[in-house]
Amino acid sequence: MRIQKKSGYHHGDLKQTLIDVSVDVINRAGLEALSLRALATQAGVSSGAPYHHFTDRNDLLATIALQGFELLGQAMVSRRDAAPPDAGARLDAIGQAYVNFAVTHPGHFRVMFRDNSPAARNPALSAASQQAFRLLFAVIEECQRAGAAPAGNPATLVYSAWSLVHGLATLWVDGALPTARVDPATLAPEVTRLLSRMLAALATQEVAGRP
Amino acid sequence: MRIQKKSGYHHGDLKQTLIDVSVDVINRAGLEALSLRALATQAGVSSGAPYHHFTDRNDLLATIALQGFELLGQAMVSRRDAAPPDAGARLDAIGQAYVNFAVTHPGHFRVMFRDNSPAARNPALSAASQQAFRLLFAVIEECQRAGAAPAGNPATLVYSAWSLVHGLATLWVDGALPTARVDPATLAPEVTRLLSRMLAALATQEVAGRP
DNA sequence: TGTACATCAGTGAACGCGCGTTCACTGATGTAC
DNA sequence: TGTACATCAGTGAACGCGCGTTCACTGATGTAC
Repeated sequence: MRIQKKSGYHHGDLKQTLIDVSVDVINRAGLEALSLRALATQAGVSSGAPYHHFTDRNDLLATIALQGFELLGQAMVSRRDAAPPDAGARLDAIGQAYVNFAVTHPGHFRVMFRDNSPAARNPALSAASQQAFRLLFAVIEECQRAGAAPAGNPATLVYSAWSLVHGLATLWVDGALPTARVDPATLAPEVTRLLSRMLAALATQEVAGRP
Repeated sequence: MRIQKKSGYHHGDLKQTLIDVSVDVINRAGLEALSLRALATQAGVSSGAPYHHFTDRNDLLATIALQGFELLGQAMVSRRDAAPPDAGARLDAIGQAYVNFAVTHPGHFRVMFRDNSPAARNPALSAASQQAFRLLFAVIEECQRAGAAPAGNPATLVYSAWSLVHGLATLWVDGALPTARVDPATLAPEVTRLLSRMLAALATQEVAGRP
């Protein structure tokens, strides 16, 4: 078992260190500020060393994105399972996990959702993102079964829910929310709670209106 | 009146041409692909010429963002005013204008919302973005007055609405929507329509539940 | 336990490149008289 | 209408820089016998 072997010629865990430092740089300075050379220097290693672990810069970014989707999925599952056994509360939990993940892992989040017309060709990556998406899909269907969301094709509901949490996360991470007037940490639970309340209200109204 | 004077030593309208070409490059290849040198070449001008119109790269980007917020504001106003005189429909129109703007002006959109912790120091820019934000705020308040949205502090409603359309726009522009399974052009009106219906349903429920 | 050897994971110099920006210059345009 | 001159908006060469990536190399590690 040799997880930490920092001194000496061989680093011991350079791959994960490079990922960690990258994420940290992106957190603080954005994706465009990430250079492999500066990265190697920060990791205390020569400029050629990263190429023993990643074929190129894109490979590093894809690895970060993949790890991000896994972390996101885990966060959503664990918060969902810790929620009261109520469909609306579970949806709420997943939404909060999403926003919370973005804010606590802005580096991962940015890399995961950078313009990915080219990255869509990475099968492992799109599989990981679809898996996270399915968690949201499933809980929306739970809501429908429980009468906490309007019946019918869930697609619009799912994409609306995703858009809501993704938008809030993006605005927050990109610093677009006027933090002087609003506290995002307070806002986020209110927003996700509003969503489940609105879905429930619409479901109730539709059932009541049905002859 | 000399708007077009393309041939000859003086370009005639180089500033706007540089903006247009920039937006086009960003549309197609993303912000990080924009280089002032390549830009100058594409505009048919030497590499130093842009510096007679912009102090540096950031100044160019700030100008694009500013223009973007103006275009967005105009689009929202004109669609809102073309909508039926019904608060829900007007909210719907503003939301659709937002998403539609992002999709038809992805270059502007990306620059407007790139991580702006530093760009927040540009007063003209934040004023322009606040003006667009106020349009959304006003229409949400209209909805509240018309009983088409729950009463109380509008902040959560406004930020939720903004998050919803911003998230949808972002996911679309960044190519994150699985276009094989869903047509964003069909999805967008459904999503904004769902929002106004949900707000109205929640308002109705709350009024009915009040003793 | 010791030795030979393959493999792994570093080094560090070097490459070519495109970038943002500067600067002395010059051609074109507008204006005052 | 013509001339002198200031100003504007280009040119194009040059700068220094940091980047991604390659490559021959070497030290460290693991394994077979």
